[in-house]
Amino acid sequence: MVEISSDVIRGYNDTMILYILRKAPSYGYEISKQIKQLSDGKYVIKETTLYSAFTRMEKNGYIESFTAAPEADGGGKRRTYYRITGNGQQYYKEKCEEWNLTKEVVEHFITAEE
Amino acid sequence: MVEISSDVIRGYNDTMILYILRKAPSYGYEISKQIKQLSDGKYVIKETTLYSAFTRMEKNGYIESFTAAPEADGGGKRRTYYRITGNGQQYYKEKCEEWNLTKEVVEHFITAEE
DNA sequence: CTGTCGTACTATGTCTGTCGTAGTATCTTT
DNA sequence: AAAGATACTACGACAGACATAGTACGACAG
Repeated sequence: MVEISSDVIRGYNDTMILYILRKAPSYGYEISKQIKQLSDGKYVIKETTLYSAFTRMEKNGYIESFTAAPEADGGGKRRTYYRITGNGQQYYKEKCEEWNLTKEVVEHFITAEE
Repeated sequence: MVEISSDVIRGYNDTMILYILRKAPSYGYEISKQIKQLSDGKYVIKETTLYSAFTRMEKNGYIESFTAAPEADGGGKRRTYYRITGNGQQYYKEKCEEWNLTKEVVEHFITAEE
């Protein structure tokens, strides 16, 4: 069975996370579930990969964190939410362009299965 | 200007090299020129990346090396040529399948530029 | 015959994203 | 009360890509 290797997806985990944060702020567990769902179960991000992406992207100014309770009522444990910044929006767009270019290049070296 | 980052292409340098070797045995400098040409000048593989890929792939049994003179007449400096093995062919095919899957997944997270 | 350019490598060490492993702690359900 | 889902943090290891540097041969110009 074909699996997605980390070497390939490397550099696009951030993009996937930002894609989700563009719609609304979210937090770790929720994002990982959405990635799995959006990829039709074909890709599941590792926990450590996800959380280290948060740290890195916050340091780079692509996302911002804040803590909030699960519901608006303040009940339950507070979670760390992330929202995308203006720089993050810009970065996301650049990664999309880069993806399109990369795809074009790589496909010159891919042979359709016979 | 959009550039291909190493994190994206990572894991597909090997595939590009194998694509070229599937046609005929070749050597470092020639392969790097072909990669540049086939990608319409959009991607230029770094020398160290190329040669370390050779070492790795030979160790993994995907390619075999032999030395030969530039022309059949034996004149000039001998070069290290590489040819793809059966395992290499297999590996190449798997990487093509993996690419197709990866592409499908990533594109769920890419927004068309407006 | 000397210097420069293109060719053809090798060596070494660094960087970065990913991931394995492990541990903590709260909340929900049984 | 125990189990399972949720929500993280810490630490270390790994591998591919790359920067830098150096070697060496051949061709060709001046």
